[in-house]
Amino acid sequence: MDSIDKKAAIKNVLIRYLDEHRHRKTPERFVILDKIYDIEGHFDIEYLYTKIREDGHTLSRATIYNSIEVFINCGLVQKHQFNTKQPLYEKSYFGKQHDHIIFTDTGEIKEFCDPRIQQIKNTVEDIFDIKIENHSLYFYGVKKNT
Amino acid sequence: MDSIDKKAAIKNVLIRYLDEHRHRKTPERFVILDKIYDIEGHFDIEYLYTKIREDGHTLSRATIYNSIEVFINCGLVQKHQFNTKQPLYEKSYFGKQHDHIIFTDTGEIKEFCDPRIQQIKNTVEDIFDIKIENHSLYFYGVKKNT
DNA sequence: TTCATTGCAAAGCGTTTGCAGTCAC
DNA sequence: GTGACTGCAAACGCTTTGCAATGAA
Repeated sequence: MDSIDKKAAIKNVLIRYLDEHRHRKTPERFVILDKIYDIEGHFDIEYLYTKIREDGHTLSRATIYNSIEVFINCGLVQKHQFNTKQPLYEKSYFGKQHDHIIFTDTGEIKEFCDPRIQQIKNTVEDIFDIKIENHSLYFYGVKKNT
Repeated sequence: MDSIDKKAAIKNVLIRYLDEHRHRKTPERFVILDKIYDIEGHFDIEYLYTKIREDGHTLSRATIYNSIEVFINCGLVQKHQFNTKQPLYEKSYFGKQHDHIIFTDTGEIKEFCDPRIQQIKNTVEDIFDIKIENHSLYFYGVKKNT
């Protein structure tokens, strides 16, 4: 699946969600989602806003805040609270599920995957009789100076 | 070990940390730490501030912000960013290590322990050649309506 | 037509900062 | 004595809100 197919598929996820929830399919929402899916890695609202304005679109920060809330609710975007003061976001569709390591000295962030987190999730779901929709796992540490 | 012993032990952890880092042992720091260890569960700065003032101590919010930073650095307090807008804190000594489940509909928070998180931690430490000092794992979900 | 959504600017509010005064060492 | 720490209030900055205008359905 190439980049254009992916964009189309993502757009469809949004359309389906908006339809189901009787929300309007405004052009702003599609522009914002499109730009988010151009960004690799983590970003903050200001970066996204600047990027959209640079591309000649005029829309307000308020709309970005609104829209990103929608995207989080339909699973297209994830919000992270690392140890920065404001939250960072990242697209979360078609990407491999991953967790984060935060280096407490440099602020650098790395990603990793471990299947055992799924097993823990399953256990917790059984024990508490709940449905887990999402998780976040952060390790905080420093590089060994070997 | 009874409650008084625990308080004394915690105080010693702080004293050792302050000595090692050439920080001053101000009365405010001890008052704040003491109050934190009276609180069961999660709390925010405002709650802590009110509690301390109610007990007749006069100290400022700024000092609480400062002190809590110190406590986090010496492992006596943990800071959580759930899906509330401001962070919540909790004491983290003598307490069993635990992770959190956040109910996205009600906002309720539950705690659980799973030893496999330790195993993941060990693996990640080996693979990345790092020392992990801390972690946080949050599951977001809803109760099954059975 | 209707009302959800947008845009702008103002307001909100938890946190940080500046600085004078204090006190741990 | 001295400089780290405190207290107060002002400043900060990200986010939310109010409200009139817009446009999706």
